[in-house]
Amino acid sequence: MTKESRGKSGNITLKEVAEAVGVSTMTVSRVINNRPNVDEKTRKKILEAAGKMGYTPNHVAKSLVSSRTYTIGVIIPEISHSFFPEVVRGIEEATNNRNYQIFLTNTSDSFGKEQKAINALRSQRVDGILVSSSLTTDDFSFYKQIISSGLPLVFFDRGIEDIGASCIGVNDKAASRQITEHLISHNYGMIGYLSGPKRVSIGKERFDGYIEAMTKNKLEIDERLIIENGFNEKGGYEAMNKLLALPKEIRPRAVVAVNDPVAFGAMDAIREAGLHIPNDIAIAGFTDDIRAKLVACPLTTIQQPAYEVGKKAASKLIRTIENKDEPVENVELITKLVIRKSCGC
Amino acid sequence: MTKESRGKSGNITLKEVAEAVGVSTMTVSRVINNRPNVDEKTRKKILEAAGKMGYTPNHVAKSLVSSRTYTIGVIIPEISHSFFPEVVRGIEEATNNRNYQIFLTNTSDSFGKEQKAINALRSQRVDGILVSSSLTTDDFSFYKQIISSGLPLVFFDRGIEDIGASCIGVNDKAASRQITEHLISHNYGMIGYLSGPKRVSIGKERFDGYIEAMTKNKLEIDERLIIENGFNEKGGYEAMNKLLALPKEIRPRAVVAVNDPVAFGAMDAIREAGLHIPNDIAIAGFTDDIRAKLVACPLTTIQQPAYEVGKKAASKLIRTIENKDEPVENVELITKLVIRKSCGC
DNA sequence: GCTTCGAATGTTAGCGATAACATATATCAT
DNA sequence: ATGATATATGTTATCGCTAACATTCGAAGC
Repeated sequence: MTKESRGKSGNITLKEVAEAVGVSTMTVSRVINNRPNVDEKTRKKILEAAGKMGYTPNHVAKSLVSSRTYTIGVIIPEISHSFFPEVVRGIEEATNNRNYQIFLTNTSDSFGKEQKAINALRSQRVDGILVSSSLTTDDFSFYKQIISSGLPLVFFDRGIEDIGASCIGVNDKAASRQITEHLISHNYGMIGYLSGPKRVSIGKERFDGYIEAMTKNKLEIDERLIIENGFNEKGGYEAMNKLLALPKEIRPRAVVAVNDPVAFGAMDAIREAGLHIPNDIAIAGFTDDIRAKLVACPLTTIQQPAYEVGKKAASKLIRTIENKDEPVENVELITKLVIRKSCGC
Repeated sequence: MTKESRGKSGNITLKEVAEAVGVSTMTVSRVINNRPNVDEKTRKKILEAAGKMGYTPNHVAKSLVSSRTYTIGVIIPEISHSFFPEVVRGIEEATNNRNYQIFLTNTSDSFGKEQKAINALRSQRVDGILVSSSLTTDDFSFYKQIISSGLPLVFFDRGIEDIGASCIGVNDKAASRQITEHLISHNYGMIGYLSGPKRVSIGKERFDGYIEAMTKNKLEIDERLIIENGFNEKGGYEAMNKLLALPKEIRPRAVVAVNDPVAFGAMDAIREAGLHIPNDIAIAGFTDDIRAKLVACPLTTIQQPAYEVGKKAASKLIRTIENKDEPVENVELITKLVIRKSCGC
C-alpha cells in the first residue's frame, strides 16, 4: 500500500485494499457490500486482503453518500430511575436487530439540555429520535419545528400528544383512575394527589385519572389536596410536607403519587412526621420501581411494561424512518395494579 | 435557493446558505465556525440567513474531513444493574462538557454482542471506546488488536489489565479483603465465597481480596466453599444452593458475594432453604445496590463511587483521545464499607 | 501615483464511499 | 464466424464540508 493513499485517520480505506489487490475501488466496494457480479476468485482475494489489512468500512463516508446514518438518538430524562434502564433495554432489543446504533443522552430533567442534545443529534444526522421529554412549559414550538422538518420522532412515556408525532406509553389515565379507586374503596374519604407537571403527557393523564376516579365516586375535588412538584423523590418529599402542614380536618388520610419516586419521597416525609403507613396515611404510587416491593411498607403501585415501551417505541420509530407512510399513532400499553401494603390492604 | 443545490436529505446545506446570501461556501463555513477575517456585515447577513433557513451543520461531512467524530462508544454489560446507570450519568457529565456524544450499547453480558458492538462502533469511527467487558475467556486478542490499532480505549469496572489500556475501577481487592475480614471478625469460622468469573478484573481482584483475608487470618482455603457462577441474581441463587447442598459439617456460616445482585440471589436461596439471615447464615455483598438497604435483612456491602467511576473513565478517555502522550494508567477509586444487618452486626 | 500589505473572499482538491454510467471480456445462439 | 447477451470491472461525479492556496480590494506608506 502506498503511503499517499493511506487514510488520514490511520484506518485502512477501500482504496488501499483496492491497490493491494490490484482492482478498482468499486470492485472492492461491491465485495464488501455483498453485491453480485464479481468473479468468485476476485471476491476471495479481496476478502482475504481486507481481512489481513484489518479493513473496517468507514460508516461516516457511507452516511454522507446515502444520507442515512443508521443511528437513533435517545433522550432520557433520568437514567437513574429504574424505569428508564429497562426502557433502554427494550430499545436496544429493537435496534440491535435492525443494525441501528443509539446515541443516548440523559437530560437530568433539564429542558435546556434536552434542546441542546437534540440539536447535537440533528447535526449528527441521526435517522430519528426517541424522546421522553422534560418539557415543562406550554411551548411546544421546539418539537413542532423538529417534526415539521421531517425528522422522524417518537415520544415514549413522557410525550406531547397531538403535535404530529407518535407517542408510546401506557394507559396512564385508566391506571391512575384504577389505583385511585382502589384507595377510595378503603373508605379513607378525601384522597390527596401528588402531581407531576401537567404539561407532560403522563402528568396530565394520571392527574385526569385521579380526577375521574374522584368525580365518579362523588368525592369533591379539593385544590388544596393537589400538589404539583416534579417527578422525583425530592419533589415528593416536599409536596407531602405541604399536605402534612394542612390543618388536621382537611389533611387527607390517603394520597396517590404520580410515580414511585415521588411516593418514596412522600413516605420519607410521612415517617419523619412520626406517622405510620398505612395506618395514619395510606399511599399508592405508579411505576413499580425496583424498590417498591422492598421498602418498609411495600408500595401499592402500577406495574408498567418498561421493556415493552422501549421496544415498541424503537420499532415504531424505525418503521417511521423506513416507511414514509407509517401513520402517526398513540399506543397505550396495558399496566397492572400491584397491591401491596401501603394502601392498607 | 435553487432546486439543484437542495441537499439530498432535505437538510439545508452550506452551499444553499451561500447562494441565498450571495457568497462562497467558504465564507459561510468561516462564519459558522467562528473563524476570523470575515466582514462584520457579511457575518451578520450569513447568520441571519442560516437561522432563517434552519441550517444545521452536517456533522457527518465534517467528520469525514476531519477524521474526528466527537463520539464515544460505551459498552455496558447490564444496564439494569443499578451500578451502571450511575456510571452512565458520570460519563455524560464528562462528555457533555466537551461536546462528545455517546453511543450506548448494552451487551446483556454476551461477549458476542460486545464484539459485534465494538466492530459497529469502529465503523462509526468513534473517537474512543469505554468498555466494561463481559469477556469470560482467556482470549484477550480481540482487545489487544483494537488497542494496537490505535483506537483509544479505556476500561471501567470490569477491565482487562496490562494489555495497554487504562482501567478505571475501585480498590476491589482491598475492599473485598476488608469486607471478608469484617465477616471473619464475627467468628463464623470458615467463610464461603460466591465468585464471579476470574478472567474479568473485578472477578479476580475481589477473589484475591477474599483469599488474602482468609490467609492473613489463618483460615484455610476450602475449594468446595468457592463457587464461581456469574454476576447476576440467578448466578447467586444457583451458587448459594450449591453451598447449601454441602454436608452440614463443612457448610459455611457466612458467605461473601462478589456483588450485590449475587448476594440477593443467594439470600433468596437461603430463605427458601428455611434458614435465617444472619442467624443461620451471614452474608455480605459488593456494590451498594439501590436495594441493599431495603431488603428484608439489609445487606452489609461495599459502596462504590459509580458516578465518579464513569466521570473519571470518560475524562481519561477524552484525554487519551486528545493527547497522544496521555499515559496508560490503572486508577483505583476508594470504596466504603457499609455495615448493615446481614453480616450479623 | 504606485507599491505593499493585510483583510476579505474565492477556488480547488480531497476526505471515503457509492450510484450511474461506460467499457471490457466471456458466452452463446445462429 | 458474428453479433447479441450477460458478466466482470472500471471511470466519473457527487455527498457536505474544510484545508490550503489564490485572488481581490482598499488603505497605508513613500
